[in-house]
Amino acid sequence: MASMKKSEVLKIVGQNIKRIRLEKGLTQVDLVGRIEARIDTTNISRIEQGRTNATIHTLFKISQALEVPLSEICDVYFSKSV
Amino acid sequence: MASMKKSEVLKIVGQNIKRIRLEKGLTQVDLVGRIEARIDTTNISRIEQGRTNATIHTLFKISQALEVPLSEICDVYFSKSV
DNA sequence: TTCATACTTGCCATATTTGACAAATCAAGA
DNA sequence: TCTTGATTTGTCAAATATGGCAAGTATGAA
Repeated sequence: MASMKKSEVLKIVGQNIKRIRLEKGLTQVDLVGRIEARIDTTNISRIEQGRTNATIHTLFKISQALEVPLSEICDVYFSKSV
Repeated sequence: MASMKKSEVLKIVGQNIKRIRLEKGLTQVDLVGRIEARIDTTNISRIEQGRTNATIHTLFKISQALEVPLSEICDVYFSKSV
């Protein structure tokens, strides 16, 4: 399989975040409120939509706010490239 | 528990990458050779050392080269903050 | 319609990642 | 020692993530 496009990966990660956030009944504002270091809903929105190629540290902060392992957010379909 | 410091997260992710790469018997040069889109050993080195806060797409490319799920690279110790 | 809440989008400034190359360092052999 | 391969480090330019704020959009309730 051809390697997944960048936009696809970002989209899946964003969907993961949004899904978990909604499962927990949180708004974007709630979420950023749980994060010690500042994060703006602007960024959450862009990340959830897959418009931004977030850094691992940002995703980690989000995972902490959602109280899930970082790896859960990073659960992207995988196939051996070649 | 206080939230994990940024540098710690990056270090753990970097160690994960390095460990998996070595388990597969690959050099950094081998690794970048497996990636379609260019990546330099410069970046691999800095990411493995936790000196760089890599983006999720870069980590995804690395995960593909290592033939492991992205989530395995992102396996960072988790604890409920607060 | 009006209002409130939630989310998205546009823009800006700053910081940092990334790709690239060269040079330096390190380790293991011959 | 010398050489080779592997990794690290420095520097640079270009691209982009981030934080911040304001304005726009969407939805639903009153």
